Amino acid sequence: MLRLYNTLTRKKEVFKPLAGKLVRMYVCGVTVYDRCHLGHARSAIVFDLLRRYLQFKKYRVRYVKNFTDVDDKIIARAQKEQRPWEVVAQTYTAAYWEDMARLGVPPADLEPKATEHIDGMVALIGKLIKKGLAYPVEGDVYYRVSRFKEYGKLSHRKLDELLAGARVEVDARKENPLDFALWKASKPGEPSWPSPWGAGRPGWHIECSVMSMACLKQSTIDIHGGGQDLIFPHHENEIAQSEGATGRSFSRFWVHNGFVTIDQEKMSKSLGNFFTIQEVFEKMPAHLGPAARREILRYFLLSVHYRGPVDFSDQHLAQTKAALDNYYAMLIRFSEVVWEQRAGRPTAHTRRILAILKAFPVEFRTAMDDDLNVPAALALFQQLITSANRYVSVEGHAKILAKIRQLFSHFGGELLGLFAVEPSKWSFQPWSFVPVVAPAVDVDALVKEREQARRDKDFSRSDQLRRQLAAAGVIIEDLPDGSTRIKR
RNA sequence: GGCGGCGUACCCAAGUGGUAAGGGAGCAGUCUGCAAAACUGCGAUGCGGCGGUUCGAACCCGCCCGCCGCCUCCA
Repeated sequence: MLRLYNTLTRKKEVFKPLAGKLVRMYVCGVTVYDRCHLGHARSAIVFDLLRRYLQFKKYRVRYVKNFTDVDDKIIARAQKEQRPWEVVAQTYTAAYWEDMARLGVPPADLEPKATEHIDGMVALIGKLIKKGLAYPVEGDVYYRVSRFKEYGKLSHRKLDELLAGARVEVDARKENPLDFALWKASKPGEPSWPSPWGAGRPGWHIECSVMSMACLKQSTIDIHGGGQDLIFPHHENEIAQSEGATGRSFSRFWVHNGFVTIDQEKMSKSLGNFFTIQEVFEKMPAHLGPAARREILRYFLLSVHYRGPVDFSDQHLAQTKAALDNYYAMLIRFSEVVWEQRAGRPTAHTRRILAILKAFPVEFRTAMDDDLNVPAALALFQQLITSANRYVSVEGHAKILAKIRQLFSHFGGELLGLFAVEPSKWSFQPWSFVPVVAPAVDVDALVKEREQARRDKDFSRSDQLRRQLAAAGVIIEDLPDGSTRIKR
């Protein structure tokens, strides 16, 4: 039974979709005016994980993630770059997909764009006006916040509390400073669509109300997600718009992920303390390939519970890599096991590992069912690595090794998107290792020569060869039987 | 000013009433020509501080200290 924290009730609640096994889920995507940063990466990974876990629980998930492709920031960017706003939107939409591919986040089932749903927005705004929940002023339309008695229920604030600290610009045309724009009259050169209130463009919040109901074909959806910074005003306003218009509950669960921070401060454009996904991939050490970089970043972002802040730093990425080294080192040991299957009663070692393997899925589910406790799940994988290493140092039933691999690929791979690097592509070099551009050495020949030197007890030659290999980025470990393990 | 969150070992991080998961770093041991790996053991009598409730608290309550977030665009 999955329990999810619901921002609306501030409690973990048992998740059950409205309609049988079908889950309707909508997540606020990005405004395409710039490259995505790590905060967007985290959100994308977290909700993709929620989707995967729901599917794992045999739910049929209808996952919608939108693009905001008309917005003040896009217009500003277009003006700055002297390009049409559509081109700016297209450029960063493409960049978004590129970043998601880097992260290993597949597309949602539907990825609607705001500009594809203008008609629906105009219709919804008309409905709100008719109900007295919105009013037009000089080509703009504002939501009449005071008329929606539940305004503030998501962010758990009352209207007067919001007003007290309001830093909103005073606009004499608005009845209440907290009234927000549903429709904005467009100035010349700005994106514009016809409407009963004149040519204009939609406000930010209306698109999500319209697209979630349209794409999910239901006025009440199961899960609505996004970053914590969207709780107010964005999601609060979505509720006001949707519930005001339909009279029905808009979303049953509100799920919000925590921030990525730098020196404990929220990563944000305004502070300028952000790293784009692209930058992070590029600044990782040169000896790591793209798949390893993806895995390190994913593991790092998943190593903290999704609602808490994750503090980004190089040191933390290095620690993450060290944790992943354990997994790939285990695989190397697996590949060295030569063990003849023996008949007879299972030994104590076999029974022990079998018990651990049997318990694993149960423990994994228990962790994930508790509001997606990924850090606890990752601890299980680490424990499994230790158990496997212990087992493999004594025995090595092929079936058991296969079962262990299968647990990693099923739970860690398909669900968490980890443990997916081609083992030979994993670099065991320390984070700070700088690949030498030295002439390529014949590794096999040097290793063979070293093995011979060791047999001849010529240890100074042996150590010299080890240094030579190390300089070429080859780590060698001597095994009990005299052979050599090569790691790169 | 209002509202909310957080503070767990050197670093990262689970745990939210029953006596401190896991990873990194470190130290010691087994093994080893050496080294590494792997395994084993050590490591917070303690969970920001002070009180309180309780048979029992990191987990509940109160006060204090520190950090952060939201109240404006933001994943």
